[in-house]
Amino acid sequence: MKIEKNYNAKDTEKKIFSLWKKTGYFNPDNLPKNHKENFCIIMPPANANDPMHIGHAVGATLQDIMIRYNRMNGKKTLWLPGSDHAGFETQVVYEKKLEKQGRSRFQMTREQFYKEVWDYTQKNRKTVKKQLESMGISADWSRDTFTLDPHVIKTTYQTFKKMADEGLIYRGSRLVNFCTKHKTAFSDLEIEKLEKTDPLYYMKYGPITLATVRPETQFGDTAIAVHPEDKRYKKYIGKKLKFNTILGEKELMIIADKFVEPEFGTGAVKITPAHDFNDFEMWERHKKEMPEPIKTIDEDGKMTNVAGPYKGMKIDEARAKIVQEMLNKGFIDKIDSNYTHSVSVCYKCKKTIEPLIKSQWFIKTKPIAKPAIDALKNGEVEIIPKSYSKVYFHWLKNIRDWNISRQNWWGIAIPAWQCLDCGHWTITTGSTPKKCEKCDSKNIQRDPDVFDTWFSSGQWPFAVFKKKDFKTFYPTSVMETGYDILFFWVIRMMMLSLYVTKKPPFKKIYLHGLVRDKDRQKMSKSKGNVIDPMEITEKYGTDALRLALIIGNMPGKDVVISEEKIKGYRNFVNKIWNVFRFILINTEDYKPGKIILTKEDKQILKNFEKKSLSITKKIDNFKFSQAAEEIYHYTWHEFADKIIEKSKPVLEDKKTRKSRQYVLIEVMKGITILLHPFAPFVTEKIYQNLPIKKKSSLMIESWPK
RNA sequence: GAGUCCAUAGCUCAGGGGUAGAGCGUUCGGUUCACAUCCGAAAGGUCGAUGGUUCAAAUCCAUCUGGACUCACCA
Repeated sequence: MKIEKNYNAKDTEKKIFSLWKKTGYFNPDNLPKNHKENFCIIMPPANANDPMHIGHAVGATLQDIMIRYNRMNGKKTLWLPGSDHAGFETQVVYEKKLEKQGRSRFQMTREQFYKEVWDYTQKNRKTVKKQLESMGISADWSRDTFTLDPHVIKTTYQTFKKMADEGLIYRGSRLVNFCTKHKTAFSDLEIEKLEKTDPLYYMKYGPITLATVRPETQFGDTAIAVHPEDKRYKKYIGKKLKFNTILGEKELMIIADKFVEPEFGTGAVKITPAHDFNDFEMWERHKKEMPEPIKTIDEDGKMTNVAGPYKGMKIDEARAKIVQEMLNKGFIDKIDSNYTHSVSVCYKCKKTIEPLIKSQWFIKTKPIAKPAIDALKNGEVEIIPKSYSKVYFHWLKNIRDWNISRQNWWGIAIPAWQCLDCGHWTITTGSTPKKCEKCDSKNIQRDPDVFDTWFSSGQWPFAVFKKKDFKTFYPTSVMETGYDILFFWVIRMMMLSLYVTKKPPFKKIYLHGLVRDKDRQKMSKSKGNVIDPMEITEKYGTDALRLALIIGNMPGKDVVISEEKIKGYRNFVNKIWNVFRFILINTEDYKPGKIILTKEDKQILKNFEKKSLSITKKIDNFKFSQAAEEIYHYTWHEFADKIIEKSKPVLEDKKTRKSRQYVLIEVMKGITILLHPFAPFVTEKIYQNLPIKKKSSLMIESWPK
């Protein structure tokens, strides 16, 4: 074989990957019979709305390391890939595309839109699959699953029905976070808080003055609240107060609630249950004393007809006009223009979230949160790094009910039909009911909403499996994902999996960090600092990229990647290549057979054994960065710099030549094994060309014990 | 407002009760050698501050400072 001076990653990788594919070992069913104990990782399904980015590459590499390591340890190893329809996310991406073409989903039928997005996601899935393969990942694509595959949807429906039957899901007209641009409600997780400075208006409601940033919601006021002990207002509590407003005379009940802070503003608050979360809760506490909430703002972010002359105006416009009118009429006492507070905004478009009362499906989360707390507490599940356990507990202990209705088109349609005669909701596991299950009326209508994507992806660890695999591989071994979706996804998987299967979906949760550039900036297209993994593999090779992504990457911490770093590991890969080349050139006459090892050679092997034990221990403890670093250091600065340098005269001597040849080959082989999970391509290539007894692939070579 | 994490060499980070570590970078010297995607050598840190525990603290504890992040119902 002719070996080039410099390692050619591009050519090698193609050939090696097709060799792997030919072995079929990505599929656990094809592994040799001695692979018994199961090991399974479910790949977090990549959003099917965009090609792969560097973040995917980090996760994929970490998972591939665990997969390859466990496969080499004789486990029946499954890495199950998938892709996510990513409901709202994808809808937003696709709507942007439509916008560029001068189109809009509102000019299309729902079916048309769905079909177009479907085709778009299927195309993306293929691209991402190809890209992941070029990262050298050893996932079993024969089990590739889409979050909209029939068996996944079926499971989602079964869970929804089960939860509804067991009283864990309710239909409620409650205040929800609503984005007037995207025209959908969100859960508490999908909103962001932004610090804003807004004028704080001191409005005169007859004898009481109160402070508000939203004077335009005054038409929806249904009470005024004060602290029960506030001397200034005690005399009004429980009484109705009549006063003038810009729309004429109005009457409000003065209620007492400890929520009101006497020190803030004037110590009196206007209560607008239809447009403020606190006020809504206040109404829930004081239902007897207060009328029904009054809707002042609609789904388009415009004033409703209770706003009289302001009806149809956008909020900002109405506010300005209302303030002007109040000033004219002397209803404003003063304006504090330096008031800063945090405002909820849509995490996508950053527009202010309007709290609106909407009829939606909610999950009672407290009962399903408890088992998730217990599972971590009693050690059934472990989070790496441990520090995230605290965050996990804190979030679950303060969890609120989860709104799972989304007013989107792209997603899993909710299997609920409302009777137009009696109002009853009939829930099925997917099939369309013929009539209302309560009053037998045929006059029923399907809920137009879809599920929050996280409701179905929260079921992914069990929904993804077909029956036989579920039995074999559930619960899975490790969930490896970014810390940024701990609440969105990981905790939901814990809750829903425990609820449905009674078992935690995985034993370990490994959280990796975000990828940042050399100035510690988040990578984003708009900043122009993204590193495209595909460009990098093309230029420096996949192994170099993988090493750069892993070394210096600690669980739960962000990882800094730069082209220089990748270049450094490209050099390392080339170094190994040349170590191999040296050995090959110097073992052309080598014939296996009886060998008497020199004392020195025995020592080299012994030292290497120690090294490999230490590296194994690090991998077992999920210290991938340190493990890789240790192999790097041994290979370069011990094996190449010292052992090989000293071998030159040893190889010259007939008496010691064969012993040293044997040792060099053995250690080289050992290095390819230890390094294979991290840099699979170059190690396989070397393994295939070493003068040793070998298996069909390094993938199933046994890990040193 | 609450919580979590972090602070060690120019940079990115390991380590962790008992002579301060790696990679990259820098400086100097080296190509007939497997590799210039290389080799050899060197410089560079009172381990954020203060106090405490200890025979001994960069390491454990407390407080502080600075930074990152997360959660949160002050109109």
